[in-house]
Amino acid sequence: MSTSADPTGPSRAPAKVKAATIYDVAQAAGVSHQTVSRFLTGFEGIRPATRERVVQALDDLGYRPNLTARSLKSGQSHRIGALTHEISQVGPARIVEGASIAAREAGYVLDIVSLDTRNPLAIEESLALITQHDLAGVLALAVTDEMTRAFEATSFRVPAYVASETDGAEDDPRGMLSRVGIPALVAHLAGLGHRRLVHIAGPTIWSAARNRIRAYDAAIDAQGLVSAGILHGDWSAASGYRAIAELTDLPDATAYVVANDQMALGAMLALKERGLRIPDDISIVGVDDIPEAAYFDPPLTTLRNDFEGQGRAAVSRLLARIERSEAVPVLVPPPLLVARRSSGPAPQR
Amino acid sequence: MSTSADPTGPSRAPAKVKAATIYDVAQAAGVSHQTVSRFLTGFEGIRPATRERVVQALDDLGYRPNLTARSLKSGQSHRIGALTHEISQVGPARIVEGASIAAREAGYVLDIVSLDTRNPLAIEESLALITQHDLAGVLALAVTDEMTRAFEATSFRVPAYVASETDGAEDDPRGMLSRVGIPALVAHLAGLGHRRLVHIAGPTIWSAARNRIRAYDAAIDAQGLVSAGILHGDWSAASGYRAIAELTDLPDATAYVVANDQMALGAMLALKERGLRIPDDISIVGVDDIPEAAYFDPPLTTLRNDFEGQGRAAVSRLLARIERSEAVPVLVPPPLLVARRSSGPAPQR
DNA sequence: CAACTGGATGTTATCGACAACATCCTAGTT
DNA sequence: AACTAGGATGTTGTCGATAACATCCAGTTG
Repeated sequence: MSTSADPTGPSRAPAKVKAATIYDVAQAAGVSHQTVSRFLTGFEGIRPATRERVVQALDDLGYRPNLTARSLKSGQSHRIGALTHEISQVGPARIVEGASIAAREAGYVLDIVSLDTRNPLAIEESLALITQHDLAGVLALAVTDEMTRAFEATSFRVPAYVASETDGAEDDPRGMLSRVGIPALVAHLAGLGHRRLVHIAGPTIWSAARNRIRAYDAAIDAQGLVSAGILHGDWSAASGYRAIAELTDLPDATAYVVANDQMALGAMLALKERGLRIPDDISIVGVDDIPEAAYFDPPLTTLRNDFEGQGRAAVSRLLARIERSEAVPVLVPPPLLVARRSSGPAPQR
Repeated sequence: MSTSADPTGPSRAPAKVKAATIYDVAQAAGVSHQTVSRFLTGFEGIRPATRERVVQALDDLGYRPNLTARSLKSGQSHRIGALTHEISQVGPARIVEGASIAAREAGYVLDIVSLDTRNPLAIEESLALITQHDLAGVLALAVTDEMTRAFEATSFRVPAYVASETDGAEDDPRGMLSRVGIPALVAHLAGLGHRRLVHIAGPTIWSAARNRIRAYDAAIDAQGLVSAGILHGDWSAASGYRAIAELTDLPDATAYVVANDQMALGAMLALKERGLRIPDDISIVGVDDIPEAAYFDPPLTTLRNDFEGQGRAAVSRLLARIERSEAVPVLVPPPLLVARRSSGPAPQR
């Protein structure tokens, strides 16, 4: 879908009435502003009669607290800075969406800054901008080397949290890789009789891409298979297409493990254009299970990643730090293998 | 790509040093805080010697203005609230990205709130949350009926701007429809000899979907063609698939005009599963030109929408209102027809 | 040389909320 | 009836910045 800006469209002139403050409310209720403030902060010891008048005045004036003033005094804004790359990609976008919803549920608003990977200068500027908005915390949602570097170079005076795919790495190295989910894909292919695989990886400045490469290598070893090589793309369908189309000879392999669904789509088209049938001649599997993957031709075997859950989890962990609560961290379910028609038994030679 | 939250990953403990204020700077420079403030706001009449000391102190202390305090006093935050739906969809996501970049270039930050279409209550809550953050302005980036209603029911005390696809509607009804771009698609199909078309529409609570339906109808009339019906989807590939798969008999048409690329993907799979060849037996065209569309099988003929440009345009218009500048509004180029292999000559009967 | 002018700088008030402290009132005690 | 404890409420200060007003001083003028 799309929408475009409407030059003459509906809009609202800024109403000149300025918002009611606690002083206005206090005057209307015939009490001091502090009584109003007390009511708002949930103080118990207010006489019912007084309380009633305050409630009434609050309602009459349509009072809305001014969060700017509140955060100036209390030093805590209810805003979280979220840094991400390429929000137009499905993965990051859905992580952001999950984070946004989780933040809102907790009474926070997300300041989203989508950084351009190709423009390191913009990253610096954005961080400078963000550090001024005294935020409650900062979240890095899509992790590239640039992002990591920028994060390390910046001194946030607030809790910062980097959401990365190296889930559980510190606790258990095996845990980390298994969480990436690639092993399940490799095992699936091994079960179908495939012995020689190829990996099409994402750009290695992304930690997610590096993790997937490591997971692929480890899974190949674990299953006693052979890797016929690693090709490189940039997450886009175009790069997946090129990775295959530009090869003079296809690698000697019967299955492709592609680091995301978009590249898998491009790779499938290139393979089909070379006259190969999927999955009869060659199997291909992706990662992410974007909503379109089930409607590729053939429908793509892939890993379902719970992006919204990842976003929620990142926020919940940041909030735990901000509010120093000991809340049980939200868990992200491990990726789920979704077998579709793009993977089939290895061809008999 | 994807990333997931890292429970033990890199993070930064909040440094306990609190930020330097203009008072700290003033003391360090041996001047009054007001002199510092004057320097910061670009006041000319400061003696070079004094200025030098201020600059030095500013630098030594690593001063960063506290925007919360600034906006409390000045009443103008540099934040813009952006309301959107389904940011995980490519269109909205890229509009948001464009808006976000444009906002940042102007020194603003976007507070993005992604509303759930299915939960009107959440819309109210989000608007309440947003109205408290005294924003410089509010932007509605994806327009559904719920959004419009909520906007009308809420009293923003700031400029609000609704970005919609009814581009130029008020100026020129023909302009509005042509901007939607559908006429170019219909003309393209007519040029290939198609006479009977079907439209697969998006959910009619979206103004974009309604506009596209109207544009389709108008274009059919203008070209003297016949519409064999309008099917309905929800923008997803799954709904495009179902729209075709659930029909007992296909409509008597040689071409499908689908309101977005994702539904077109699903529809193509369903058509192929019915044994139809694209484009030999049936032509299909989409809208949006998502990056994957060129790698569908066959590659999809579609309309290229400049989403980032739309986002930028929306921000620039809102900023013009906020700052009451007479800046020339950014123009969004009209959608461009991208002909690929999914559309071909109408079959001879 | 005193009065004046205007540029440079300092002092105080303000935004809206919350917090600390001060004060008032009521009910219970002797 | 005077006294007190403690709950209810009011007053003042604070957060960091900007605005309005006040003051200081050097150089000009008559």
